[in-house]
Amino acid sequence: MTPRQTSPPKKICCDYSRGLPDPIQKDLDKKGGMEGLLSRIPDPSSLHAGSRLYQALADPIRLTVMYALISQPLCVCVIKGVVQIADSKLSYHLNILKEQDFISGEQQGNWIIYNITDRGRKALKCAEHMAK
Amino acid sequence: MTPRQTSPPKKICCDYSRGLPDPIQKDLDKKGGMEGLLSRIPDPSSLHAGSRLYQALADPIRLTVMYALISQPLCVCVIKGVVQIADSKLSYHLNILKEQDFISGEQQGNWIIYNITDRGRKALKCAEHMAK
DNA sequence: AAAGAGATTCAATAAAATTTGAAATTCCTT
DNA sequence: AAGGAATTTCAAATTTTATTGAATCTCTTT
Repeated sequence: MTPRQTSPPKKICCDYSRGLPDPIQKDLDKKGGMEGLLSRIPDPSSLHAGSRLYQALADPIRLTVMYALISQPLCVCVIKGVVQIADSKLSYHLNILKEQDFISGEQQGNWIIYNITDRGRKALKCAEHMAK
Repeated sequence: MTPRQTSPPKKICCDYSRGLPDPIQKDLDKKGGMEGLLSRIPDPSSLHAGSRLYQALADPIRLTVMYALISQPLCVCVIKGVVQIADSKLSYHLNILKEQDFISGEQQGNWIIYNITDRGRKALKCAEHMAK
């Protein structure tokens, strides 16, 4: 990934000739200036990955599936009974959760049994914690 | 209307005449059947609210802003220096974070100083925890 | 009260995610 | 090997979100 550049003292933000609000400027200086600030922000690829994780959770249908699976492993047909949507639509959502490793699916005879993963469990815990 | 047939077994999901996979069915029965399963899932409005929370976090720019603000309160002009995008675009993203109470903004003279909220802090903690 | 800095709002456009319905796939049963 | 059940895949249509640039707003300074 491309490292953040800091070499040229290019005018990164607003007009410094007048300065920033005093407390902001002081705080910034104390913590290594703009450079220090940037160094404490995760790199773009982590942030991108993180946003994908959240994106996968950002849908009521998908959260419903997760909450159903936290009770017990379920075949698609029962999940469908819970969310009441078309097969292909459900499949689409299951796949998004699977891609981010929130659930896993295993074929067993005629059925595919879905299970919540450790990461899935953590995600729901976070949800409760954050919502408060 | 089609006339009602004898005792419609309310076919909630797949063909119950053949049954579900045995372990699934047993587990389901033990935990109060479909009814029990549904009762353990949060109501639609909570799930919708939850998905909005996640949606707000599902963007690298917005995560960048959150990580910048966890260092210290910042005016828009410094945040802009960090994310390097147009004013109006930044404003759009700040507003989404504010709507979900991940950040708060307060006018101080010519500037608006943004701050991360408790919920914002929690959200970033969750991110780290989940990512592992 | 005019001018200028710092930010937001708005409407149009572009991009990404979701929904739909039909077709395909896999595994089981006869 | 034919038929059927459970589930996924695919491409097109729809909806939602994000981006852009111009206009607007607020506060400060002169």
